[in-house]
Amino acid sequence: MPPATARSRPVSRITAVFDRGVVKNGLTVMMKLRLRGFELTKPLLDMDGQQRLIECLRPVLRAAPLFSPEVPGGGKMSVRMTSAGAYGWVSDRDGYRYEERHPAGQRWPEIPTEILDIWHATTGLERRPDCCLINYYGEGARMGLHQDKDEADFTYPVVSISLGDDGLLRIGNQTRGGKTDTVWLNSGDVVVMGGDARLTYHGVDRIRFKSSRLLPKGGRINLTLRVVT
DNA sequence: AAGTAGCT
DNA sequence: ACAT
Repeated sequence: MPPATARSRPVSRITAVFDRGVVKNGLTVMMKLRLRGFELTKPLLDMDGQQRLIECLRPVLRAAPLFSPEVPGGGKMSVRMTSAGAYGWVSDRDGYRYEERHPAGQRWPEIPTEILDIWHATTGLERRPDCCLINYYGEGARMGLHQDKDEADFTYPVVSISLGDDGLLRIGNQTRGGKTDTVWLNSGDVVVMGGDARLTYHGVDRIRFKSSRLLPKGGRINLTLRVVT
């Protein structure tokens, strides 16, 4: 790997660290940003990498179909989801938790190697994630501000991979309320939520439906990798 | 509330 | 702010 060159400059509340170099398997880091503690790599995945991920997700979605979870208040999420790995994240009227099985009863499929490679390349950790949550945002789907806090050990980061249509990420604070920032996430972007940003509130305000041609039917897929136990 | 409604 |  050629040595990466880096420089920094402040952009409003964003600190941008430009970093070029091959990480793994031909995946190239073009740019790294820091936004309210979130490390954003734009884009980690080139078109071939994005297409490879979509292809490796196909059998996963066949084995573990997307479902629309309910939330404790009785509402229904507009995002459809499923998981891969030893644990999958589920929600129903009783609350949020990790389960070893899909709501239909089968074990979750394995996390594809291509996805694990991105985890290891962006975190540098030997430990594998237990869960790859697969969120599908169709037209009009949103997700309110929340923390990822159903895991046992917050010293492990969360890695989020965007595929398909653009999504507007809102980034808040460690507690509800206060000022927030937004940033558009594009296909191939990877966000690492770690360190002080591990419990930062975040959500997705809206999707630019059919802004990408990666998914012919439109929509955004977000892969969220987490160590659960 | 990882939900929605509604107001500023 | 609401309320399963």
